[in-house]
Amino acid sequence: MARSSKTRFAVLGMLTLRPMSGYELREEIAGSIGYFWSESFGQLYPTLRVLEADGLVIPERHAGEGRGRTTFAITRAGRDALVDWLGTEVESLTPDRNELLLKLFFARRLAPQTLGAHLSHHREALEAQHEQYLRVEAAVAADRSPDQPFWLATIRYGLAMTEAGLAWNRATTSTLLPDREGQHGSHPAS
Amino acid sequence: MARSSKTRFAVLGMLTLRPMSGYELREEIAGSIGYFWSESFGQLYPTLRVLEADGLVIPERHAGEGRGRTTFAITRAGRDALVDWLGTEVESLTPDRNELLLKLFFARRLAPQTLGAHLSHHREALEAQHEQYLRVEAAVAADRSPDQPFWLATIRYGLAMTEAGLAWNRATTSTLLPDREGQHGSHPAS
DNA sequence: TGCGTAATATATCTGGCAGATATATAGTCG
DNA sequence: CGACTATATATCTGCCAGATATATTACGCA
Repeated sequence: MARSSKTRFAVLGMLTLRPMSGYELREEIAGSIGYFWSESFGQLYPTLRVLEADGLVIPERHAGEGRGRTTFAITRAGRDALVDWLGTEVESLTPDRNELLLKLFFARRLAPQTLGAHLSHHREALEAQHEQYLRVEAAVAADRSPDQPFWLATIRYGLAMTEAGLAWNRATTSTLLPDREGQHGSHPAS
Repeated sequence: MARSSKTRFAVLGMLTLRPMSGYELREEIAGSIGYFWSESFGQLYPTLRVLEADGLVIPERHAGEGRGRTTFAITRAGRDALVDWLGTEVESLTPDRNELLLKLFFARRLAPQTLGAHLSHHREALEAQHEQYLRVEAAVAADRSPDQPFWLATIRYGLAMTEAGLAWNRATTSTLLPDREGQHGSHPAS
């Protein structure tokens, strides 16, 4: 058995919030758990069909209102399957592939300004992410719900990782690049 | 065009160190860049054939010594292709899927001791990783080579991330779990 | 001497998954 | 009323991990 699909459970989890169409699922996932989980249409639609066949979701056809669409509601069996999976041990702390580190590992062959561009690009991406996470944190903190402490914990993971990444980026930049002008990206640091 | 294969460049990069067989490549990758990159046989052997067809590596057949094996050496064109790729912008800071966070996001439905087990498991895995990274850092720091500063930078990324993960784990555990005995894993903390 | 086991070595198959692409309709703004 | 954007569903390609299959060599141990 290869690694089993987790798309099923991401979908079931999102459908505990409310019934959604495939398109809405994609939007909601990107807008809530998007910073640590992603799903593509190529996975969502086939998965919805399988979940339907397994009786874990039921389709609800909406014809009258506007254009036709089909939302899916989670069933009792679907909730049970979700809770079962939530209790199973987290698989594989498989180290994720990191292209920046792969390039850095062989960077002796690289011109210093190119290395500087890679690091600047990384820093800018992390800074943008960090600002976004701060906004999400404020939004979650404002809205009191039974899920709130858990949602805060996940967003704080994102904050912790981006902050650590930025600190590493600063240390690495000053270690690997000789001090000089013009090593920064589009907007200068501090 | 979908995302392009980076296996090619991981292989070319490793072959700049010395000629290797498919099996050796797998071992060397796991033992050096394994904490941020992985390759499977299912990728390596087809990739080696493609690289050979493209003239980026040349096979060298070893018949006499022990059992037969084929090592691959990087060519001049292979080195050029590697350097070209090293200079291209790093693709996609795509947020990696994190199963622990997905479970945590829906953890309101989870018994506290199960949540505690997930967090303990995570902490133990990170602690083991951190110790291993410290050993790698010491080994790299001891051996002076032109690659050393770059290899140190990558291993320090691993250290920074595991340390941040451990700090988050501690904060999250004390926030989400009511204080009581028996919430720890096999060996107690401090 | 022989047996089991681990390491070396090569190869293939299944299934998960991202990203691209195709297609169509509904609402909005000018 | 035309352009553009959002909603909505679906499929295809290709990358990739993990599992599995199959030999051969080396080594420890009895």
